[in-house]
Amino acid sequence: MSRTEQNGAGRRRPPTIHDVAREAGVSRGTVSRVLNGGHNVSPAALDAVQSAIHRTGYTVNRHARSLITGRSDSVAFLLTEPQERFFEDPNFNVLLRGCTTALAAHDIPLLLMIAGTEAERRRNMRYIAGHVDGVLLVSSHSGDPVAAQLHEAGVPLVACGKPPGQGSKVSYVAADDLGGARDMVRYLYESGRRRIATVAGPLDTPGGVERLAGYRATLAECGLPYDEALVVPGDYSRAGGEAAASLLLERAPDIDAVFVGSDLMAQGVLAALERAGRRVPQDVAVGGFDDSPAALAARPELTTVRQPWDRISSEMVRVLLAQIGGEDPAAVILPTELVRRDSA
Amino acid sequence: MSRTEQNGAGRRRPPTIHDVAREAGVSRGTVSRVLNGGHNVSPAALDAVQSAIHRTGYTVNRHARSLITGRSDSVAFLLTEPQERFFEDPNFNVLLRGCTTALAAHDIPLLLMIAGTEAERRRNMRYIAGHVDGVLLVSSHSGDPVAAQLHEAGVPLVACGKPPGQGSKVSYVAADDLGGARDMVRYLYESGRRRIATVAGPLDTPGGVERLAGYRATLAECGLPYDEALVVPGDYSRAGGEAAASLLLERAPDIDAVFVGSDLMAQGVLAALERAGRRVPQDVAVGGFDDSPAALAARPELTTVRQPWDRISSEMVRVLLAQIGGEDPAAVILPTELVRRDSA
DNA sequence: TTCTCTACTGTGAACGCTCACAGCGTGCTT
DNA sequence: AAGCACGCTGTGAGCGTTCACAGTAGAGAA
Repeated sequence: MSRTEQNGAGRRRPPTIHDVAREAGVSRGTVSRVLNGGHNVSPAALDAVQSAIHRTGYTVNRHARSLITGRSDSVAFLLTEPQERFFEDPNFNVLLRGCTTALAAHDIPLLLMIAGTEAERRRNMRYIAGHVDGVLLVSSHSGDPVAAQLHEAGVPLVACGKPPGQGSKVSYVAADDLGGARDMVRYLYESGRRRIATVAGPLDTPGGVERLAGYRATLAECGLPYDEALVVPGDYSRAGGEAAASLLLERAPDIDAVFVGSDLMAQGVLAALERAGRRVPQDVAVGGFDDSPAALAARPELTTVRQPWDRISSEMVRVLLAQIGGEDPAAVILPTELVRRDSA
Repeated sequence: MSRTEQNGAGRRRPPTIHDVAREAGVSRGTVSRVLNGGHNVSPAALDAVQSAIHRTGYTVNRHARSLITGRSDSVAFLLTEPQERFFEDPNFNVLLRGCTTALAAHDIPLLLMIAGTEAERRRNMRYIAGHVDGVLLVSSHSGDPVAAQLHEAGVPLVACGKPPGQGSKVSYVAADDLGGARDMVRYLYESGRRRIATVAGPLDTPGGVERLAGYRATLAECGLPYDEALVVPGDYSRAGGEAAASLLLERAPDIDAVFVGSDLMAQGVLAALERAGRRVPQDVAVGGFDDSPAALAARPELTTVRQPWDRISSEMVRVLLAQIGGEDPAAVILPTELVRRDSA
């Protein structure tokens, strides 16, 4: 059966650029030019090609294109969380969705990759090199070699949150953790709290470190002493927050406020306070961080610091595409916002 | 500069099958055979090729392969939720992660696609046809034409939850909603509850319908009357659950149990009960559905019906790959499990 | 008028791979 | 001894696209 006859029965072979060219009465080259911006194409030809594309229902074969251009026109969203903590975190959804839709606007599909185990990490790295134009990296822990490796391999890359120890060589987009923490602690101070404790994020994550730094700096600004007994690091999980708060209550029963490094941990803190018979916010004020859905689910609803996740995701995509287009790496820091609810 | 010299400066051109062939002292064909299962290859050649692959760091160029095979060796995870409700739902994370890792085990990347708007839907459909081997479809609402369209287009497809009105033509994997609802309602009955209300899921979703059916059937089995005043449909959101419970309390203040169609709605129900001064579970028992993280976040922790999300995702992938491999569509229904906590 | 420049168009080659085929030698059957 | 089958191997063709190049026509300048 010849090729042109092969359209009566069975699944029709999808139309190629040749079919469009024939239909429009022009050559492959002209069709290709139309497909790639339409420069140096006469209005008549442009018109003919566009209507031919419409009539045939032609879609470019990306594999063929990628084979010759070397680009894949796709981007990986790489998640490297050993404990897959991020998946417990509702923020993740927002970020992932934001990146997906921002990329979709450019007709770029998002490949989701999860590197939980070492084997997965290797598999993903092998795939990324050569099959993807760039990487949106979500990985909080320092000691994670993946950012360095990707940068080394020359893969365009933008991280969510400042990757530790990468100098200024890799792009990242982050919320203003330090400023957000400062706003919250100052707010607690101005509400009259004087024994302000903190449950920090993991200290091997930039968010954990920066928010703690903001806490400490604001204490100093307010003339409050920095008391190590009031500082407990958590692990961004609900259970971690609960444990941290218990420890805190034991070490310093007189605290009247807790600044918690994430809303999820704050949920745990609330649970521990409730168990200890402390009323929130009357006895102890609790301030969270993230403004994730968890903040609304908490009882009482959490006063917290909003991270602009929608902007973070769109900026990540913007910076990545710019970098793929040849621009230099960039760092973007976005402002946070204090959200007042019932817990402080 | 000739091709073979082009390795001193700049980014090295990735090795091709030719390079491997030369390195191993065999032909392209033999390397290709090794790459595709190693049939009809002598042990010596197999060995030489494998070590050459290792030495050169060769990775197959999937674009070139796809161009000729017509397969893409990738799968789309398509989310069609107008309100993007699913993204609020923690179950989503588990499902998405499960699918990603199950596919990764087969070296198949997952493309995440979100069809919120009509334009996005069209874009995704255009991409899917021809660029993806199959689709994992997450779409709860009936009236959603996407399942029918994909099936029509001959794209291998497996839905999460039974797609309404598709006959037995499209594959799906679902939890045993009816059985799960039955277990919960029977449990409430056996704990002595006699005025058992329900906040159902949306009645244009299979889950909503089936769970309501299970509720109704069990009432009959237990000899309890079916009272329409005790049935309020919700929308799977926390706020919807809260509103539904308020309505319920108004219509029937004497209820002593509520079976809620999702954990997220159950959170809302708990909030409404608390506001109304009802103690849970003393005055009113609350049973959820899903066993999502929301169940643990609720106060009191929710007694609920566990959906086996990890198995759902792995079954979805299994069925999809089988179908891509030529097998017929299949329906898989997985058992649920009653999880007793504090709310009932 | 002639020349040059520009806008537009068509053509061959290549991207890296798989598939079908043909060519071998070896071991078995007849 | 001839025939045949089978395991293994190399080779040419082609997948659908872009890119570089060459070629054409028409407009404007000399």
